[in-house]
Amino acid sequence: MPELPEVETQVRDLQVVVGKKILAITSDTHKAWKPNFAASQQLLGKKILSITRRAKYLIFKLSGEMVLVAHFRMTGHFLLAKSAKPLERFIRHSFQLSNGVFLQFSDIRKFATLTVCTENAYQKVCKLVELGIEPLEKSFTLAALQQAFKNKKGMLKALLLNQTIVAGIGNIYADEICFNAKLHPASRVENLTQQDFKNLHKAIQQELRKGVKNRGTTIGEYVDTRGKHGKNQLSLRAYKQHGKLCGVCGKTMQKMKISQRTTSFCAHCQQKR
DNA sequence: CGATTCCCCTGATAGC
DNA sequence: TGCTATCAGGGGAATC
Repeated sequence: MPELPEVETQVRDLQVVVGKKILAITSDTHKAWKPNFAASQQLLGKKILSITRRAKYLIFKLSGEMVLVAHFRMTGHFLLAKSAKPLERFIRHSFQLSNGVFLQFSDIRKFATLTVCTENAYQKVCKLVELGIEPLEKSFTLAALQQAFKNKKGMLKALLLNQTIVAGIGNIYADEICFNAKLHPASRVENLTQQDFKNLHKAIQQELRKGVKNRGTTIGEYVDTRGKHGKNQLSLRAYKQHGKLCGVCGKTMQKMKISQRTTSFCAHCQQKR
């Protein structure tokens, strides 16, 4: 599923369409459009001024003070096509651009959203203002992480998935981060030591940077804008590894549910706090 | 107000 | 083989 590294990979690839105009939009899944499909028509004739990312949100700034905010949820991704012909089976939306490129949006489970907004309202409407720290920004220091976790209680993994604390981490990278930091995902955050926070801070940066470098994790359907798989799934050490042997100690990996999410970990290497 | 549960949706997989 | 049941999961809404 697209998390920070996957969305970042898409954003980087999509820079080739900055400066192009949106000439037409087709969609067979009107429900994805917020506030409604009719709003999509406001984007016609608009020029793409920039494409950026905040957490797992992809933000198109357009001329006329318009903004399109895309969220991939589970299975969404953009594809750059040279014609209107769908590159994949589950293309739900297609944007015809002024350079002849068709920006296609694939989304098997129809969970993704496309929000049409104005420049001065999008941060509030899409709840970007409620998001936590960007973990790959310079502002993500050890002190900033500790400040964000201050007065928080609960299981470590549940907090890592909470977008209002640290933004952009999903189920895959949360498991990888806990494994990297040698922390049990069910550890109570109020029990973490200074050394634990150091390890956690380092693990968050290492795992997300590795994900970006590998152009994302392909489990199921995620691909980049050219339809190519990421490489990060080839070096996962925890996510979906339950039942397999731990790469560090050789013991069998366990699984449990945390925050409604399947969580894999090594009970030997990852001690509970 | 915070924490938990439900829900959206459909392909893959397991079980019979 | 083919059917049904279960699972996966981000985040918003409803509920506790």
